[in-house]
Amino acid sequence: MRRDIFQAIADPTRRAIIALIALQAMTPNAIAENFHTTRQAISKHLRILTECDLVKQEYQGREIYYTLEIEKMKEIDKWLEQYRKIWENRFNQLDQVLSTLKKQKK
Amino acid sequence: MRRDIFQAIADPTRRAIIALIALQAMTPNAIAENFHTTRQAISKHLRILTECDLVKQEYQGREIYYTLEIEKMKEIDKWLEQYRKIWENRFNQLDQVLSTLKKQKK
DNA sequence: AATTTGTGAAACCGAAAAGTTGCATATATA
DNA sequence: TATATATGCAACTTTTCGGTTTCACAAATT
Repeated sequence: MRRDIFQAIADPTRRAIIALIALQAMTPNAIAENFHTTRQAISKHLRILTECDLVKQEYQGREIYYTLEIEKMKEIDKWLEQYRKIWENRFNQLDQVLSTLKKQKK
Repeated sequence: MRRDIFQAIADPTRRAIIALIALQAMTPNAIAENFHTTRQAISKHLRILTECDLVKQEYQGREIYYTLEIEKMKEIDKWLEQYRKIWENRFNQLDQVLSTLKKQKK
């Protein structure tokens, strides 16, 4: 099935996992301790995150450390860029209105 | 039902709708013309987008114009902020490595 | 060698999502 | 006033999602 980064971050548990491993690489068991679900459920979330390249696995013996692929997060930033342009534009327009008002005051 | 902006943008059709009305306010019928689904399906997407305050309705006679609430998009930007810090930090660290290498060259 | 531990995967389940069809309502238009 | 148009909403269906349970397997530990 086709995995998409926007679909991946839609789930609150997955966003929490991302926040966790952003600080340090963690094993599925260690991650699962932070939630009220089973390890298997977390494992499934990790699979989804892995499938869309948001996290990476690092094998160390029988343990698997999951790390955040911060580069992938930039995709969201890139998507947001078009809208950032809009709100910055509106801000500039407001700025212009304010400075015009200021001039009139003088 | 609880609506969440991350869940709202998870659907590709909804992201396309957002992109459309970011340019100009549009009626459901006009929006639906851009997709291969029924008007009712688009209407449902618009309801979801409205429920999480991503879009706003402007009544004009029997037509309803949907506009993007650009302010709401900032919430995603705000969430992304913590990760932006990380990738900018990494960039700075790389920068430091490079300048150290440069010094050593001298 | 036997047992424990860390992990993924498959089968199953209930809830939610996304879509369609059909209907109701309000506003234009003839 | 009768008709056409724009829209939302409810009922229903199919698909997807998030979770649990059960199992398999490999690596550590005893």
